[in-house]
Amino acid sequence: MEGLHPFAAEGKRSMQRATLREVAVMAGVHPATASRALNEQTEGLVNAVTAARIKKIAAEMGYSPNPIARSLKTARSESIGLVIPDLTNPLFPPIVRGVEDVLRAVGYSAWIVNTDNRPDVEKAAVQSFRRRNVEGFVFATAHLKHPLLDELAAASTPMVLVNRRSANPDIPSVTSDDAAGVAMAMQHLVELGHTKIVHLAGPQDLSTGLNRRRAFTSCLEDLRLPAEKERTVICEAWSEQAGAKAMGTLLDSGPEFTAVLAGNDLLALGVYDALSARGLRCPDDMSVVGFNDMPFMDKVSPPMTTVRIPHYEIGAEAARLLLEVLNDPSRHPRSLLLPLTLTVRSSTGPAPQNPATN
Amino acid sequence: MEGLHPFAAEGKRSMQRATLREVAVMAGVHPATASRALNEQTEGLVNAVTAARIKKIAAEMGYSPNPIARSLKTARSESIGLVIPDLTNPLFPPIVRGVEDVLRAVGYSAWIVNTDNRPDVEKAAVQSFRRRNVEGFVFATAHLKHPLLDELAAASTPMVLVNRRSANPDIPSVTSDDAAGVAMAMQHLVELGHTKIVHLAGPQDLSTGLNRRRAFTSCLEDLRLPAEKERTVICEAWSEQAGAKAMGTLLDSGPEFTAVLAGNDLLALGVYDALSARGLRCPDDMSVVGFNDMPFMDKVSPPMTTVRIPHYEIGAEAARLLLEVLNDPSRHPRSLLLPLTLTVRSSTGPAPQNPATN
DNA sequence: GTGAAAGCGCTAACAA
DNA sequence: TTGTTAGCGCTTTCAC
Repeated sequence: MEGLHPFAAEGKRSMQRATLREVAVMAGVHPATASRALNEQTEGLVNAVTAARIKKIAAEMGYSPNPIARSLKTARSESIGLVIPDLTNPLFPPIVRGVEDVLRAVGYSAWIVNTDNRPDVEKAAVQSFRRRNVEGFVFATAHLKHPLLDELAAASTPMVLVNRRSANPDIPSVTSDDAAGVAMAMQHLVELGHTKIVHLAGPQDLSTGLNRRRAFTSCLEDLRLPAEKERTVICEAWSEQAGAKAMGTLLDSGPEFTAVLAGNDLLALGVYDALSARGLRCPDDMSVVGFNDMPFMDKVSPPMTTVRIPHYEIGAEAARLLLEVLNDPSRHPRSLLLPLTLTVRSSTGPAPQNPATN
Repeated sequence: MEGLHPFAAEGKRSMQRATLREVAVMAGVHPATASRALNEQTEGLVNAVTAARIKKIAAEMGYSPNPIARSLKTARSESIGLVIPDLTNPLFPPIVRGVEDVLRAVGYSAWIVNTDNRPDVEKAAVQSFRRRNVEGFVFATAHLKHPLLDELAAASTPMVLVNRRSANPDIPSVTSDDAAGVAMAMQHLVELGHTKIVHLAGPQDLSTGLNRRRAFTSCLEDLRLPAEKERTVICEAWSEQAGAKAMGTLLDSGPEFTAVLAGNDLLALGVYDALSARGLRCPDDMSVVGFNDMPFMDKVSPPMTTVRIPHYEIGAEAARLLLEVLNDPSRHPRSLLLPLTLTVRSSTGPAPQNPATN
């Protein structure tokens, strides 16, 4: 704390921002009256002519209310906390933009924090946000079991989850329809003649990992495809390395298969690595489908067939939902399941007659 | 504002956070004494035994100071503003993490804003940050001429630019050594036998676009390569589309050439597009070098040879520089030029004997 | 319709 | 070494 003198040059009176009291003095009214005139909600309480005069003077003086002082008094902030696990994952920045755009339109802003997937960082960030009177939260970090979120929910903290859901049904969320996405991908593979399909599942403590795996299993049944247990491998993380490792396991000791449905694009990239490490070609020897359609998935080699989720819209809808709750706390929060589409590129092709796997 | 009741359930006394006054009462001292005991800088002013007692009680009560109240009083915030042009550009998230990590270690935090490259959004964000008493800024949005930055610099606002510099020499920055990077790339191409090289330059109102273009021109001279003016095309934006368009122009009406140095990776991706649109192969017909080594550039087809800049370190160093200035405002701010490396992948190869260009 | 007064929670000058 | 006092800038009862 010592020795910090930010904006020292602004100590000069000339640079100082006008204060409410100064506006009031100029207008010849009491600060309270000026406050009322300058606030939409209370403007009606003050004589229209006086209000107009006050507003004119305030504008001339370049007055704008001090948000710190206001926040101290009102315990509000016109801000929400946006908690992201990893900003370097290209999935999240478009979500952030969706949130920001919607909030900005109503004068709110988002305070973003990157937790690096660390619960301790998340907890500290949430604490810090609360001390700063954020009015609600958007979490992209949800685990199915997530004590911190349960705690906040129990305290009726306004919040919305994005991308991932919690097992706690009281917490509203905006996610894509994972089951539908898996079904589309499977349908596509079956139409290409694939019957021997495997799934690289993501971590099962996340709704995305769990739901996609369950949907895969259901699809196998619905489509009457071979469905032994070994058709699914659960990856340790949503990472390329984990995907490569899991794919290696399947190639070594899994069943015969001609297509892979990866739990997300990063895992699918790992599949690419495992394939080229063994001299297998995609899609000739093996078809691969990803999930998310992250930026640049059209540029990788081969361009990846993947389930496209509406990143930006997820963020935007989450912000809208949150604003609804803030405007009417009695409102029962809804969860939204957004539709997704299959983007077909060249990582999927006709099933080979002679599978490269044993 | 109306109707917002955040954390309504926390109105309950039991959930309320302890206040300084409450701690003071429990400890049987005046709030001012408690304040002194609880602040590192002033702890020495208070009797060691009393101080210990106060701290113990504060801990038991779970006391933590209200940052809003503190900020209102002190006009500080332990926060800085971090201004990013576009978070969906993979170049920036690692920089953000560098900044955050360094700040977090000293108890500071960064308030991130995405300007979408819009000066109005940037201006509003800066205003908003200042009203919230940020102690300084990190800007990733700098233009060579940038009135807003000049204004802040004139007011001695602590700030550091990242990735891009300003023409204003008073503003410290942390950037990579663009000229050195260009030289490395050119050296590499020449070693592969290329002599006919062109440059896709970025916007010339940005230091990155300008410096890389100038370095390219110097390299042509130094290496005694053909150096007509048409060897450089200036792109309208750092985007794939702009790169494709510029490359099209060169292929249609430019000089004979066998290699392209792109101003950044996005432009280089546009070059890929233009090449495949004309049935040209990379690197057989044309070598391509990018700049930045954004995430996934090892995954595109062909994997891209590109100049790697130390994204994370740029952010981290910027935060360190800013903290230095905050701790000692009299300190003359330095600018840092970080070294970079060439990452050779398969988008560059031996110069073809018969150039595909006219 | 307007003013007076109080106070959000904290820190800093001054006194004792 | 500690307490007193004042105030950061704003909003919000309560009077009038």
